[in-house]
Amino acid sequence: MKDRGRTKYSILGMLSFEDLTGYQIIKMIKNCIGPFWSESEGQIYPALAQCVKDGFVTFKEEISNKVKRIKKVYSITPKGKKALKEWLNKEPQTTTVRNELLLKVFFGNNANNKDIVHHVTHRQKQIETQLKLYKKAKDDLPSSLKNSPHFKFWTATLNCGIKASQAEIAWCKETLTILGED
Amino acid sequence: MKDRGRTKYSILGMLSFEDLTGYQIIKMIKNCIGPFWSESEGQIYPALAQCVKDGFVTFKEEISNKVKRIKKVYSITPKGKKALKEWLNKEPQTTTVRNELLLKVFFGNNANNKDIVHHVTHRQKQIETQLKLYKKAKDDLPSSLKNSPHFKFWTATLNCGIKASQAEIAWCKETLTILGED
DNA sequence: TGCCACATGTAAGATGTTACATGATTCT
DNA sequence: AGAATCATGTAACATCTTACATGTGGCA
Repeated sequence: MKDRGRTKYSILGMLSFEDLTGYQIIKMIKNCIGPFWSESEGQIYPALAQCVKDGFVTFKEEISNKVKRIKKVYSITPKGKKALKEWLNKEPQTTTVRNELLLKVFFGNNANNKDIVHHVTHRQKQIETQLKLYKKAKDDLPSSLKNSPHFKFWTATLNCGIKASQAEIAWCKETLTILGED
Repeated sequence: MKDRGRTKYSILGMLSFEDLTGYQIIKMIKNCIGPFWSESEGQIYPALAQCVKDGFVTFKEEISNKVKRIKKVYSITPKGKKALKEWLNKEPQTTTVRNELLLKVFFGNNANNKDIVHHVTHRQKQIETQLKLYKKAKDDLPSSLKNSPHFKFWTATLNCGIKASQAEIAWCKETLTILGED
């Protein structure tokens, strides 16, 4: 019995919002939770098949109106909802972190100082862009979803992105000062 | 030709500081860069063997004075230093992030609210402990390493941990307020 | 014409985790 | 007596990444 780890829970979670095709699930994972969660595309279809076997989801075949082709629209079952809830209620596992920028800074004495400075500068720009996206997303939320039971949870995740981004931008600036003192 | 990804660079980085046994490398990765980088124990010895094959490291066998047993003390070669430097100078890859706590918050409407509150509370305590460790580590640095060329880089990584922790603690507090409004 | 979005899937190979095997010494 | 630290390694399995295969319809 393959477990497919947490991939299946990200799928079940997305299906808890609405019925979706595999393709849409991939897009939602990228667009909605991309900054804090990712799945490989190659994992989604096998994981969906496994979820069907386990009785967590069902699907019906529909004809795509965009492309003349049969598509599978998946729905979460009560059993799937139960599995999702049980998982949500369990203590989250702290996932292994791999921050390549910090690793390179840590070993920075072996590199050209200007390259490390470049990495940090680049990262700062990236996160400034990301921060704008978070803020925009937060501004866009209220109008459409103020009454949704998901509202406070989605706001909370966006707040996390905003606070983390602001902290990292401040770190970049501080670090550029430290590394500039040569 | 197996690549062993970035595992070999974390090894080469550690060996750039001093000669080490495989066991010591595992410990250093855990103790010195644990919060932002991790390697599986089972990967280190095969990766070291690969590094020897690639000519990035050499080793000499010594008798352990702690335990009567032969141990392999690895050293980085000039070729290994060159490989490390080239890697450090390349743009860091943004690694896939998997923050299970945020995923659970995002899907929080499917869970018991009190469980999500518990997860956030637990996380806050964890990070408060972590923050103390960062601060202590930073206080301990100057006395021994003020003149080391690594000093500013190690300070920078610690600063990152401190700022990120403070931001996450603030987020936890804010989120507990949001989730408490029922 | 060429690219993008839609849509599902497979295969190969790289990478990662976990547990196990071995065994001495030191500390409680 | 039992646990922790030192020390090296292997095997089995799980998981992840990447590329590929296939094809329609809309847009520039």
